Amino acid sequence: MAELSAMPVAVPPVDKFREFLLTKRMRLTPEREAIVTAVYATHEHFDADVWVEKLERRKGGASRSTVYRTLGLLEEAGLIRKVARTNDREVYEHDYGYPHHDHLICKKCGEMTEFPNEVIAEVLERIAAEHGFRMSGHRLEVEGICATCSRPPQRLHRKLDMI
Amino acid sequence: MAELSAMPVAVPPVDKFREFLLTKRMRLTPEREAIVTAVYATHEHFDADVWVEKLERRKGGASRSTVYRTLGLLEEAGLIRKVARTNDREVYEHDYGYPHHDHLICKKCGEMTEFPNEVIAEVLERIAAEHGFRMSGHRLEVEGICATCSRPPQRLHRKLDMI
DNA sequence: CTACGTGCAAAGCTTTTGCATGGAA
DNA sequence: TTCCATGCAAAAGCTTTGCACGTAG
Repeated sequence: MAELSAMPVAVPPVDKFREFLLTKRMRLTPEREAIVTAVYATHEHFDADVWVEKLERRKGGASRSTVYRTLGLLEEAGLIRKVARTNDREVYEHDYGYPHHDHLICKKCGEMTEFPNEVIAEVLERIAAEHGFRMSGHRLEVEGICATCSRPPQRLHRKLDMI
Repeated sequence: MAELSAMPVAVPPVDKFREFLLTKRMRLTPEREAIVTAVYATHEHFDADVWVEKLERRKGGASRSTVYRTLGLLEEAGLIRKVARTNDREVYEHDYGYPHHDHLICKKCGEMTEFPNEVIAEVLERIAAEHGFRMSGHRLEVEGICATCSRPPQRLHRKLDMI
C-alpha cells in the first residue's frame, strides 16, 4: 500500500483510547487493548475480518463480537475511520497520528493509493460554511485504473509467446 | 432534497440505455424500460427498495431480482451512480443529464444536500494525473450536522412546556 | 431453435443483538 | 452488589444466485 509518512504522536493510541473509554464509564479490557494494539501495530488498511481471523480463538485475543464492538468504539474515539467499502466490507484506517488524506482506488487490482487532501479539506470547509453545515469529516473514494494496471502488459523478461 | 437544476439532455435516458444494452447484445425489455422510466421520472435519490416496492407484483412492473439486476446495468451504463450508503442501503442518483456534484449528509436527519463540485473535480484531475491514475469517477460523502439540526430547538408556535 | 430474461425462493455475507456467564470496583 | 464485558449463537437485512420456465429473433 502506498503510504504517507507518519507524524510524531504525543499520546499513544492505547492511552487515547483509555481516555475516551473513561468518558463513557467503560474499561480498557485486555480484549480491547489487544485490538487497539493489533490495529496500530502497522499502518495498513484493514477490515473487521482481518482482526477476527487473527484474534478469535486465541488467548490474548478477542471474539468476533468484541472485534466489531471495539472497532465501533475506536471509530467513535476518532482513532480509526472508514475510508471505503470493498467486497461488501467496510475498510478502515488510522485516523490518529497520520496526516489527513484520501484515496485513489484501482478498480482492477484494488490498490489504494493515499494522497494528501489539504486543498480538498479547505474547499469543503468553505462549502460547508456556506451551507451552515457543521462538517465533522468526509469520505472520498476516487476510482479508476492505477498506473500499473493501465500500462500495457510488459513482455520484458518473458519468453516470446509466438514462434 | 436540495437539488441543482437540470441540464437539457439530447438523448433521453431510455435511448441511452438501449444503446448500452445493444453493445452487450442485451434487450430493452418491458421490465427494464419500466425501471429506467421510473428512475428518471423524478430527480431524487433512491435505493433499490424504493423501486422494488413500487414495481414488484404490479403489471408493467418488475420483480425484486430484476430491479437489482437492472440497477446494476444502469450503473454500468453510466446513467446512475452510487452516492452514499444509508441504513445499509446503497443510495443512487442520476448520473446523466445533471451537473456533477457531491453531497453534505446530515448525520442527524439524513438530509443530503447537493453542491456543485467543479473545484474538487479539478483538484482530483490534477492529483490523478500526478499519479498516472486514470480516474473514472469519485464518491464524496461529507458528513456532519445540517443547519436545521444544529439550530437550537425552536419554541415559537409551541406552548410553554413548564407551568 | 437458441439465447437472453424473468421471477421465485433460497443462499450468501457482513454486521448486529439477545442472553447467560464472569469479573472488576 | 452492581455494572460493565465477553462469547456464542442466532438474527437481521440487503443483495446475489440457481434454476425452471418463457419468449423474442
